[in-house]
Amino acid sequence: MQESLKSFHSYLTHNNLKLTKQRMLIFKVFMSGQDEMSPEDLLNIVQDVDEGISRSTIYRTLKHLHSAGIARCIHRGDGTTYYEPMGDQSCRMICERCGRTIPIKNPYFECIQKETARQQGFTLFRYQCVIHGLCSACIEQEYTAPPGTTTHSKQRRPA
Amino acid sequence: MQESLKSFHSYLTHNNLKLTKQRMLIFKVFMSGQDEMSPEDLLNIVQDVDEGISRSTIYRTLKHLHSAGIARCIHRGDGTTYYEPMGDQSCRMICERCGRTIPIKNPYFECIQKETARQQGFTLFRYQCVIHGLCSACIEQEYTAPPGTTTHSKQRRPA
DNA sequence: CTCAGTGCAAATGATTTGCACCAGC
DNA sequence: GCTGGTGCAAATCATTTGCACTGAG
Repeated sequence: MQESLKSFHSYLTHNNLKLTKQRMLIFKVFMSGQDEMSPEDLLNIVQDVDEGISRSTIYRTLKHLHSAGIARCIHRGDGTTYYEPMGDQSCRMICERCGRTIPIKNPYFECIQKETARQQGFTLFRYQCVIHGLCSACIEQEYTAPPGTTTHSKQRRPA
Repeated sequence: MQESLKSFHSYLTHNNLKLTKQRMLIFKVFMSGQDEMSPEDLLNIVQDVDEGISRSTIYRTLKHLHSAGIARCIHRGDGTTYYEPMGDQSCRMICERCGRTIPIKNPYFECIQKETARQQGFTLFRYQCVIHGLCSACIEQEYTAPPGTTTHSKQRRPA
């Protein structure tokens, strides 16, 4: 958190941006979140503290957090976007149908990613690896019903 | 193509769906495309053949192609969605900033993915692996200018 | 004191949907 | 002929933007 705050501050300074109380609050709330969250989620929590903060400011600030390398951003298949603090698990599997997320722990995976990136001349300053597939529950249903027809599909954030 | 057509037909049959001339045309155009394409791209090509086909039908059909396991779908960071036929390279790196795409060829990579998926109880019927990062060109600019300020950023489909 | 930041409301752009007519099986 | 398919226009939903005012450096 201290480290990230430093990055944020440095980013702002280098880009002629100001550290407003809104940005500070959003930063703090974002960093203390355990899970990935949508701009809307973040807005709700932030507004519990300061009623006046607008959705636009959330969006604008999230972009800065992302540019500063503090936030990772996750585009779900259903058009929603989630953000989470950088640092922890950066690889995951996502079921294309139900949205279930499973973090990947295989240590070889990371090494190979980095090495592959290097080989391709792709400097991996920060990264995120996502394997899109179908989870077992969804596979069972794949040829049983068209998408959107089942209770299992379309759920966004399974518990 | 023959194989895919069979899958498509089987999918339709199993789901009580009909093989209309619109679906057939969209299927053919989609399968003969070399590159990934957006619904809009597809619409344009399809309309060169049949003026009357609507955007809605393109979207509806693409969903079916995806459900049938024929189309892979790629969500870009800028909110656009692209589709491409399944089969060829399934791993790639994408620059989060400029959208540049680099296919990954490392053979170990695929093996590890499959194995990891298996270990996590994630049956990988079909998959797609994406590493999001920053390409070297964008890294140079990362602390030089905020996002959206440079000519390099925001480009969607670099040549 | 100046330039960037903010809230608000309106704009945008991708995707979806309701509906009345049309066409596979 | 019944059921699902289609085009169209209107609706949605996430995200962005123009603008006049406010506040950080």
